[in-house]
Amino acid sequence: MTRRAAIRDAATRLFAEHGPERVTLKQIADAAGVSAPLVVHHFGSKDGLKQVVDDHVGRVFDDLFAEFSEHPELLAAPAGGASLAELLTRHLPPDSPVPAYLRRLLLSGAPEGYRLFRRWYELSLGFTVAMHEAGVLRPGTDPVALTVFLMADDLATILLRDHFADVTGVDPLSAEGLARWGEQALSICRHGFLVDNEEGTE
Amino acid sequence: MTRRAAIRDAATRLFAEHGPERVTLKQIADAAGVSAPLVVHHFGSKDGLKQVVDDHVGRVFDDLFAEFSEHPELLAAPAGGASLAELLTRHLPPDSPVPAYLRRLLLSGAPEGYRLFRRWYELSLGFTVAMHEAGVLRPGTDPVALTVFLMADDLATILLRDHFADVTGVDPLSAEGLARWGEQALSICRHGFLVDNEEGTE
DNA sequence: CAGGATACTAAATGCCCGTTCAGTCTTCTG
DNA sequence: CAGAAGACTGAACGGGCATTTAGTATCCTG
Repeated sequence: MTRRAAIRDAATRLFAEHGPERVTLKQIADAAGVSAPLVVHHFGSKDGLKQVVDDHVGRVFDDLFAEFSEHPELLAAPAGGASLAELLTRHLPPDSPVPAYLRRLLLSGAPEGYRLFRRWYELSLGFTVAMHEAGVLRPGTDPVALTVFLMADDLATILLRDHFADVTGVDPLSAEGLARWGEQALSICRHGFLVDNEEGTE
Repeated sequence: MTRRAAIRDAATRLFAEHGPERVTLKQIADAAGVSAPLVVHHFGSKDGLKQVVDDHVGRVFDDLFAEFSEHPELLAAPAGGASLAELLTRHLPPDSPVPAYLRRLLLSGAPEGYRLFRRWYELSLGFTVAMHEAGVLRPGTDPVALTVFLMADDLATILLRDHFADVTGVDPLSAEGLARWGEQALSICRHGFLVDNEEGTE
């Protein structure tokens, strides 16, 4: 691996973990085994590096989305709804900094974050619309509203993973969590969770 | 309002908007109409100020949760599920920095963020369990899994509000968004969204 | 009203950190 | 193999920022 790539990767991990503001060029350089000025030499400035990392992470998702567009069966897996979060977790090594970086990207207001979210949305919407046209959805379902609903749930699992793990004792993206979660989610997708109080009166 | 409180409020707004790392004491002081050293005089250090703001925002939520615990009917509103996000939005002035601050609190890994999440979870779980015991939930529903499901959706609406607004053109926490959203959500709570393919075979 | 505490400020301090400089080493290219 | 271009480093620089200092005004309290 080229030194340039080593710097980029070290920065990705450190940015994801502590946020770019808290990370110094020296820390990045040390983690990559180089000197601080070399970082500037390769990326122009700290800001330049940040942008390169943003783009790079964006590209990881592009690849994931592209792969999924070509092989939608990857997803049709356990749960009824489209869980890109699950797919992402399976796709990346367990210690990947990408999920944590995604958090920052979505919540920092960075342009790459908005681009990424939009692509995610369009992919999800396409999937929902396809289900709609295939007649798998209950009549009267609004595909846009449903997409928002499903995406919110999906992304929250990534964004709040640590909190859910802390509170329930189960990492929602571990095998155990996915099982327990997926079963319930599928049931909700099919029937909802409320007793249908109109059944008796109709 | 005491100057101390003015500083605290200015800091809350600026921290929420740009993140504590990007905000200087001078900016806070200017926004509050005081000098920078006065901030140190009242809060010891920038870090001290950050902690006070964390606690203060935490207390806002404590109050909200307490009020809700005493008057659960506040919530039983439109949607079937418990939308604390909606309640929060109604409760705060439209330009309140609290929702944006909540984002940072939950995603920065700050201890106050974990405390806050836990209280939110316990409140939600209590509500779900109550529904369970009242027999409103479909048999076989796991209250914990359901709580996780509902909270994820609820919190994502706050955390990703800007992104959803950007992509759909509708702020999900505006009156229009809540209407469109709530209707769909209620339907999902009742029946799910998938055509029940077991109906025909059973 | 004395005088101590507290609120407050302008100016000074010192550190951290991104960046630049000057120079060496390595690697291509003709 | 010459010699130019790029990779790379240690040392210096300079700006920004939190914090300290020293001193003034304001407010309590007896």
